[in-house]
Amino acid sequence: MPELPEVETVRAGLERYVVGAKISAAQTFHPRALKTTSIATLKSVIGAKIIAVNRRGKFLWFELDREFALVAHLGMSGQLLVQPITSPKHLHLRANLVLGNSLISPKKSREKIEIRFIDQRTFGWLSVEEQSNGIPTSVAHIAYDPFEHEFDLKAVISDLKRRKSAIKSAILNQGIISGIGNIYADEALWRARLHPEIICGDLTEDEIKKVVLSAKAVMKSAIKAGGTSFDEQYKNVNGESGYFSRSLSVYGREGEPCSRCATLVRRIAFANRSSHFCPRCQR
DNA sequence: ACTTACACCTGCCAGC
DNA sequence: TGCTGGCAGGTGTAAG
Repeated sequence: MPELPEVETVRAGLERYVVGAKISAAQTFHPRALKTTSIATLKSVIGAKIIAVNRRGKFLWFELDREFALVAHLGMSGQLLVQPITSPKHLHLRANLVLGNSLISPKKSREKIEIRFIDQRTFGWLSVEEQSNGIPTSVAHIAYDPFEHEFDLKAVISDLKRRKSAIKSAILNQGIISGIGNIYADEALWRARLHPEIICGDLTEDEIKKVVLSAKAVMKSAIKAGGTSFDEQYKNVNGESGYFSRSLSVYGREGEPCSRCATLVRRIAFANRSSHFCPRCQR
């Protein structure tokens, strides 16, 4: 479910409430809550202080006063909520991290709070990992996202230009550019007026540049709106929905008129997922 | 070295 | 009412 804007919304919420806090207890409630490649159990973070909450693309990690980091990926349906330990537990609660000394709580109560990892489909995970130059093991192969200082627009354009895959598949490839998922890929291609199935090598560098900058622009607007929520799946750390779905131009709008030319938006099955586009604007 | 197909899950909704 | 198939925001992997 969550793409870069949703993950960033969660990251910013966590940063606000949990940086500086010490983890006093940790528990998993589902066998897949901890990634199999985790170097230690979740209990190993007990006693650690949270120094920062970092993100690259759709990957989040807690920087701790330890050699290792605690990585979190939300998969298709994961949530991280910050709640008082006494508040009702969600059906799909997979793990928690109880905080010993948090200064602020979302409810402004003096109650102890905890970070809850909730995940209906169980594609998300937590993992205790070693780091190299501050980057955890499972994030090492993920490309810079467009909001990082190190993001090299020219390098990404020339990489894409050499590819033989469809442009949509390429921008979904987290090893080339990270953070873009199915929603923002469709939105970026609509903004750039490009059909999702065009082969990268057949595009001009200017066209490729336009897709990449459109992806960054649409994700920036979505962050401002608190992300895209269609249902109960995406929530920020306070359990609130984002409202960017009303600003989407094509995603989830099959059969509705294109806002530029009024042609009806089409949905096609492509690369094992749905693609939404305007058949007139995007040839 | 790339690219693609598929597996990994649970739940909801439309249609019969 | 209850079944079935299709669909859902992602990623790692195996095989071509």
